[in-house]
Amino acid sequence: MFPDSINKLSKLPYYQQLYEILRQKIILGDWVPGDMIPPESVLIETYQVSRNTVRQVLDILVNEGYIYRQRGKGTYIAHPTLEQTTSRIISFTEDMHQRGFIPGTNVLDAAVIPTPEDIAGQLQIPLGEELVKIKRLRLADGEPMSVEESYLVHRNCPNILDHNFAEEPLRQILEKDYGIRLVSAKQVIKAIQTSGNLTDELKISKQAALLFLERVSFSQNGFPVEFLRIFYRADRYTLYNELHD
Amino acid sequence: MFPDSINKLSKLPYYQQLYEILRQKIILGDWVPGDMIPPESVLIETYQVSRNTVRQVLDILVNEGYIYRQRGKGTYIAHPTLEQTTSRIISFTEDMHQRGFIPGTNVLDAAVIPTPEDIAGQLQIPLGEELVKIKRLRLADGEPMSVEESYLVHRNCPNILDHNFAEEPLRQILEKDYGIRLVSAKQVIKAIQTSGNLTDELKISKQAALLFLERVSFSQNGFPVEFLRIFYRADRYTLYNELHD
DNA sequence: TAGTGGTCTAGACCACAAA
DNA sequence: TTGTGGTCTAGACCACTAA
Repeated sequence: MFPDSINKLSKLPYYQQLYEILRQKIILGDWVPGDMIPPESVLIETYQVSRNTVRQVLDILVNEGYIYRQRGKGTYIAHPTLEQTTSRIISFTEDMHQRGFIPGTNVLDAAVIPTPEDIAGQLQIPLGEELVKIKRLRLADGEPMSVEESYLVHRNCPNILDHNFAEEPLRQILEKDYGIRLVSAKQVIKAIQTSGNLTDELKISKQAALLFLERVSFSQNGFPVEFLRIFYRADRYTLYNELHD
Repeated sequence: MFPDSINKLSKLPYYQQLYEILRQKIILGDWVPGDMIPPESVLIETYQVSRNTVRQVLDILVNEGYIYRQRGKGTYIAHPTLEQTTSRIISFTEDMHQRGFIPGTNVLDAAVIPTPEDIAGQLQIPLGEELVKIKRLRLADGEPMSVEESYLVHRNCPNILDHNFAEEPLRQILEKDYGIRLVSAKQVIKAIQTSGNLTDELKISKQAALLFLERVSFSQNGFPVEFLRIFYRADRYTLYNELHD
C-alpha cells in the first residue's frame, strides 16, 4: 500500500510527502466529494509537522481544485467541476462520464508507419523513425462522437500493437507496460470542415463543421510521447472554460 | 498615484496590499519581462513585513504566471506565454498583439434592445429588461478576423451608447465610467457553420467553418455583466491550451 | 564565500461558524 | 464558548548559483 506517514529521513521535503499522502486519499476514494478532511490541528498531530507545512500542502490542493476551505467550518473535498476538464488531461472515458454519456470505442486502424514530416517536428524525432498509428472511432451512447488518431514513437513502446485498443485504455497500457506516464500536454483547438473521408465514420454531412484538436503529450521525463489528433462532431461536442483577470 | 507602502492600520491583510503593489509594478511596466525583482530580504526591509508574508505574495504571483523564481539566483518577471491567453481574460487588442497582428475595429451596430430569452438566463435578468447590443467587426492587419456581439444590462451602464466603440475599449469604458471591472468569465467553445449572414462581413464562403465562443463575464461583485458571442474565422484563428495531470 | 530562494518550526492573535 | 481556518512573526538551516 501507499505510505501513510512522513519519512523524516527521506530527501523528499515533508510537504511533498504529505501532499502525496493526502492526494492519494482523494484519488483512491478514501475521501469523497463533500467529505470534511481532518482539521489542520489533527493533521499536525497525525503527521508530526508544523502548521505552516500542513497549510503549504493544503494551499497546493486548493489551487489544484481538490479541496476547498470554509473559515470557521473546515476543509472539504471538492466536487469535480467542468473547469478541470479543460485544464486537466482526462481520458475519453472519463470525459464522457462527466458529460453523462456511455463511452464506446471501435478500432479503425492500428499499424506501424514511417513518420510524416509534420509529426516529426511535433515529437522531436528524425523522419526515418517508426511510428505506431492508432485510429479509433469514439462513441457516446452508441453514436459517433469523434475520431482519434494517436501517434506513438515505436521505439518507446515495442509490441504495443498486441494490445486490444478497444478494451484497454491507451494511457493504462503506456503506464503498466512501458512505465510512461503522460503528465502534461499542449494543444491547439481549431474549427474545420470535414475533408470528406470522415463523413461515413462520424455519420455527418459532407460539409459539416468539426471541432479539431491537435495535442502533444509529454511524459514524466519531459519528452514528447504522443501526438494526437481528435475530430469531434461539432453538433455533439463543445469545450468549456473558465477565465480570470 | 498608487500607494507604494503597506498601511498597517488598514483592514486589508498585508499580503493583499503587497500583492497589489507588486502587481501594479508589473502591469504598469515599472518592471518588464526578464527583470529581476528585489530579493526577498529587500522586500522584507522595504515593506516591513516578515519573510513568510513576502513569500505568500510571491507564491500567488508565481501561480498567476507573473514571475518565476530561480534558486540561488533571484526572482524574475515572466515573459507572457500563450498559456495565459486561454485562461486569462484579455482584450481583442492584447490578443492580436500577442499573435503579431495589428488590431482594428468597425462598429456594425449599437442599440438598445429587449432581452432575448436565451440571454436573459445567462445574465440572470428578467425578460422585460433593456439590453445594450454592440456588434463589432474585428480586423487583424486590416483583414476580417471575427465578429463580436456584446450584450450589456442597460441599467448598469446608462448612456453608454454615447461612446465610440471603435476607438475606446469596452472594458475601459465599463471601468472608468461605471466602476465595473470584469474579473472572471465562463465560456463555451464550439465549431459551427456560417449561417449565411456573416459571409459578407468576414469575407468567407457560404459554408465555411467558424470557431464560435459564448462567454458570460462577471464583475468584481460576482454579478454577470456581459454576454458575448464571438464568431472567429476558422482559417485565421485558433486557440492554444496547456494541460497537466 | 556571499547572496539567493527552499523548507521548516513554534508560537501568536484574529475572524467566522456553530452549538 | 469552542473549534475552525486566516494572517503574521522571528528565527533557523539547507541547497543552489556565481564570483
